[in-house]
Amino acid sequence: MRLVNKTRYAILGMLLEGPSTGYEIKSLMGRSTVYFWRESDSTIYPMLKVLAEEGKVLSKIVYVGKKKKEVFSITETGRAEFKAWLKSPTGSETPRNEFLLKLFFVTDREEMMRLFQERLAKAQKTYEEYKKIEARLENLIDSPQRAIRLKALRYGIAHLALEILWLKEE
Amino acid sequence: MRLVNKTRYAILGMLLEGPSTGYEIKSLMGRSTVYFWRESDSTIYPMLKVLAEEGKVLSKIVYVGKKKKEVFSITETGRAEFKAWLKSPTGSETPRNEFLLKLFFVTDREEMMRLFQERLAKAQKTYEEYKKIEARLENLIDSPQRAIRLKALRYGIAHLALEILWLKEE
DNA sequence: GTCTTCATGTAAGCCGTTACATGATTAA
DNA sequence: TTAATCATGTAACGGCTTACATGAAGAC
Repeated sequence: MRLVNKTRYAILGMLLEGPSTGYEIKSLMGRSTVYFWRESDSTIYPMLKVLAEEGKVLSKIVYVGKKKKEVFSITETGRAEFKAWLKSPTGSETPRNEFLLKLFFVTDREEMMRLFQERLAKAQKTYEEYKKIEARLENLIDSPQRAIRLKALRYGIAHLALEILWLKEE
Repeated sequence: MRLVNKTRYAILGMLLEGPSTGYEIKSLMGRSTVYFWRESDSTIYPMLKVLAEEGKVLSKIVYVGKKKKEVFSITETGRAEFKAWLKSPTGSETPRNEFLLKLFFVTDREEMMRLFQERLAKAQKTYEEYKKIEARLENLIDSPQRAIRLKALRYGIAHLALEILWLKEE
């Protein structure tokens, strides 16, 4: 089976709620999906071009003062493609966890403890960040979206809490 | 920072316990690290060649009857490189979780439930597999390696149990 | 006899990252 | 006036997957 580029769906998804520039999509991802979906700097713009050629998005040049912006909006074709992806079976990602790989090869206790410490520090940091996002989300007005995202977030928080416990219990 | 190929460490790690052919390494990974580290079919052999050129492994042709095998063993240089990797800070993998990306964009409850069902089926299957591996591991004689692997496995099992609960509670 | 497993690769091509580039506007 | 943010990309390179290939040995 051909490997498909999923960047397109992330972008189309971001455009569902309204038109946006490449830059806005990029920064929106940086504020929302970073923890489970990250795009490199250079992927968004070329993909928007491709999507425009395919008729999945419409491009419109807008001037804000002298500043030029290219605003993209999703088309019906784009919406259809997005929905098809949502409905399609979710491919399992290739498992690649360097931490576990290291752990697998470790033989002495000291090295193991060092690995745990390193991992623990990261997990705790992420945990703090998640809790902050949770607080922000809780302050928004209620909506189906908010409920779903809050639920997903708490799932992430529960996972992290479990991991922290596991790492500490030695 | 340059992206490094970690396939080499997985291979060197597999050679720590003794010489092996490319095929054996491949099938060993299929039986042990699959759940957190998977290599595609075609990566092992070329990497073994590279490692041999670098002096990290030694190659030896062995005949079993008429059948030719190339058996590789790790050298001191190889061992040193492996240890350096173990000690080096673990890079965080790029987060790409298609399930969560879909969930993020979902607005209606029905679609959400469908996503959950799909995920649940997979999680339960993996859970069963982990439990089988756990049973096998428990029957081995005790060793530091066994203890570490059992611990790592149970961490995976706990994560899965949590996920299953989360998916069921709707 | 045929299927599975052992055993070892090559080639094409997408995917994705890092580094490199450029220039305007606005806040401090 | 200087730094951060807005805004948009190109180029090079390496990573990784899929598909394609081949052939022997042993099991059933």
